[in-house]
Amino acid sequence: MPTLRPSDCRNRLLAAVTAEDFSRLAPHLERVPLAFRQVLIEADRPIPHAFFPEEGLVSLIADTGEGRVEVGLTGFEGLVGVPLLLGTDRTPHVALVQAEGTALRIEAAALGDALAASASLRSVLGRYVQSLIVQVGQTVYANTDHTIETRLARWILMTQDRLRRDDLPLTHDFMATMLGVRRPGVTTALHILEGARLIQARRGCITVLDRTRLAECAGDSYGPAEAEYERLLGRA
Amino acid sequence: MPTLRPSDCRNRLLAAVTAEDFSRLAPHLERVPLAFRQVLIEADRPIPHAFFPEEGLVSLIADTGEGRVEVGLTGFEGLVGVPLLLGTDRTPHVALVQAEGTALRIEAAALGDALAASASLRSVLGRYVQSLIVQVGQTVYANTDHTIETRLARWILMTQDRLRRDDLPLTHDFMATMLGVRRPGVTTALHILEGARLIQARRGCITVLDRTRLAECAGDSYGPAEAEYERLLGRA
DNA sequence: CGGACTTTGTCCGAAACCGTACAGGGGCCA
DNA sequence: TGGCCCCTGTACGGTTTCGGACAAAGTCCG
Repeated sequence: MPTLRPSDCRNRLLAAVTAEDFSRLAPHLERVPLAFRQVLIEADRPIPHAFFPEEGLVSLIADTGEGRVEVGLTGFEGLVGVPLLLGTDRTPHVALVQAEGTALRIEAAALGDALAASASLRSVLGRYVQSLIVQVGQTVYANTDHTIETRLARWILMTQDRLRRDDLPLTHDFMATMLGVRRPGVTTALHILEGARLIQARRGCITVLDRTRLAECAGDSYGPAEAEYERLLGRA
Repeated sequence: MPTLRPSDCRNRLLAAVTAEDFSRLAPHLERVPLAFRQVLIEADRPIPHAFFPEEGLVSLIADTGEGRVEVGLTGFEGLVGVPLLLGTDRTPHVALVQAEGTALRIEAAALGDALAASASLRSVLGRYVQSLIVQVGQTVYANTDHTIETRLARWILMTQDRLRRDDLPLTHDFMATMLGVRRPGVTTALHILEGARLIQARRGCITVLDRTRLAECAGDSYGPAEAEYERLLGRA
């Protein structure tokens, strides 16, 4: 297999890494498909690989036996397998593919070696962890203080950011699970957003019509986490 | 100032660090008081110090202008200033002292030097970050799926873990802000817990009477984060 | 002791959301 | 074409929580 070049991969973290760090990682990167509903990380089991997604969407889910709630979302801007950066090989959170795509994966040991060898790599990936913490914090805020309609607007925006399309393959039932609400609650909230011409809903598909006003609808639940990411990893 | 010895400090992370790492940090550690309502970290401003609390309680708050919600809690088991571990000098989250105490603080630059020099130190502090992420994830779960009563039980337990006493200096208004609910909602929920003899409430003070049943009341919102901490940093 | 302030207890109508159930519609496959 | 399954729309009563207001009780300090 020819060694990957930076221009060959479409993950923003890998693009932000120095040339030297990239060359350290590249021999170990393997492009793999992400299948819908594939579990990339199981709860409390050794994490064999970290994934740098290029296309698709991955949810981080707190699954405490009874309820399941999404706590974070990762796409081509991030990395799945954060515990590997933090000195452990497992986590109670689950990583689940929500929209198919591809990722560059690397074995845990190879990632660990690269991290041990490079402070600049630790810095880039550490900054991503910081932006993820802020994202989870915003999820706390949204789920605590906001209506389903608002939270749905935030979630659609975050999904669109990561899928880079206007048509999002999402069912009501699926969104309800992610937001931790009833399915009919999602149906009603979508009707409101649709009535305001912010989105258009078809069976299994949401189309974003007016991103700007959708962001207004999401209020301050959307924005801080995205700003933090751009501050830490933007234009790199 | 005589250099600190490990036995002189009562922070669990400092206790978990190797002797060599400790000797790297010790010359830079300075014991400071934590005053009630003191702001240790301001939103989006350079973080001058990291703090290893020994006594007292510090909240991590997502403060997006409008609403404020607590996303995490740190005491003698942790570290305030996580962004400094992750390659940045600021964060949109606020760190606010909720119960007075003391902490060992270290300048950002000195901490950065120690981290750059020691993989084992990075591992210990990184594992704390992992446990913090799980804690914030549990906060998402609790605030999404549970009643005020349940969330209050979780919050009292977490506070007691960190203050190591049965009498907790807490007003209803204060707890309401932390949980992101109305103050009368807290009053009502406390009455329920008090009626079940799990706690006793006096003006400005909550006394835990039955920790075991309080944990049952908190359900699965309490536990996973604490288990993750013990797995990663316990008996060290 | 008396006054000011903080904290706690209680109440009201209104809104959001829940759990559950069921009917209609779209798409897929035999 | 017919049958089946998944997705969507809608309904209903019940619970939780909200937003706001006000009164009672405790604490502090002059």
